[in-house]
Amino acid sequence: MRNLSRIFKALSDENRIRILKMLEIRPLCVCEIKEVLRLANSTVSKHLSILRETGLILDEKEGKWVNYSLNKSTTDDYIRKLLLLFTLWLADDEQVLKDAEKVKSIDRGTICRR
Amino acid sequence: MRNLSRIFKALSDENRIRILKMLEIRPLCVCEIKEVLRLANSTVSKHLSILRETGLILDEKEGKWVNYSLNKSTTDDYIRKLLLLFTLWLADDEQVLKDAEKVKSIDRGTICRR
DNA sequence: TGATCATTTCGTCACATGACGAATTATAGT
DNA sequence: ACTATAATTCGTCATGTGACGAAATGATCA
Repeated sequence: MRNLSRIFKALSDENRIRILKMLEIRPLCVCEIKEVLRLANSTVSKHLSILRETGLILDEKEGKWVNYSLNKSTTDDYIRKLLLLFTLWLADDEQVLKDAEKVKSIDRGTICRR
Repeated sequence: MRNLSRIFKALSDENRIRILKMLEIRPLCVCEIKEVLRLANSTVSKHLSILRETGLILDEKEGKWVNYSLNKSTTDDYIRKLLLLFTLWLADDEQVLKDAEKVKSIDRGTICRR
């Protein structure tokens, strides 16, 4: 139960929901997400660590970047079902659509050196 | 999105999860729930109002009691799917099983006059 | 009309959460 | 080795949350 409530708590923040919807498109690094959400670096990093500790996403180092991706292959039944529902939900949400546009137009190489 | 995050926030508290699992057995009033959770009256009432405002449960007056029940007939797709998942989840959770035992042994008439 | 009981509302408190900037760590490239 | 960049960690702050008891509300019953 503790586990399940932690998952719901992770999902209860709008910025974290936006992150998960963005990761449905493709893996992203902190500075790409920061660019879309318009939050401080440290804030985005914190959100990602919460999602990672909950088991919803995975992180993988790639040079100086860290790629975050949805943990679709998890063995946790709660998480697998919820990630599945998530792909069906919010598909026509205005904010989610805007975020998706941005994600598709972003180039990591140019965005991150500022 | 705001709506969905509110639902997840409602589900992110262990006491509220326990309440929902108890309501799967049968409708309950505040003092019955209080007896199982061992929380103050006002705290239980607050939890129930959060679940009600989110649309997860219904309240119906019956004399001096208020019966709370799962809102299974909701038109909200998020809530219907999540309530369905809930019935499948936590079925063998230790705490949930204990709570279920208590709920079944409780008689409103005797419990509530203390 | 009182008295009693179930519930809600209010005020308060300790603690959690989400935000930020600054400092730190780690990698890449010169 | 030095610099630049990506990310994390740390300290701080304002606000939100969950708990309680006391007071208010509403219904039943003597």
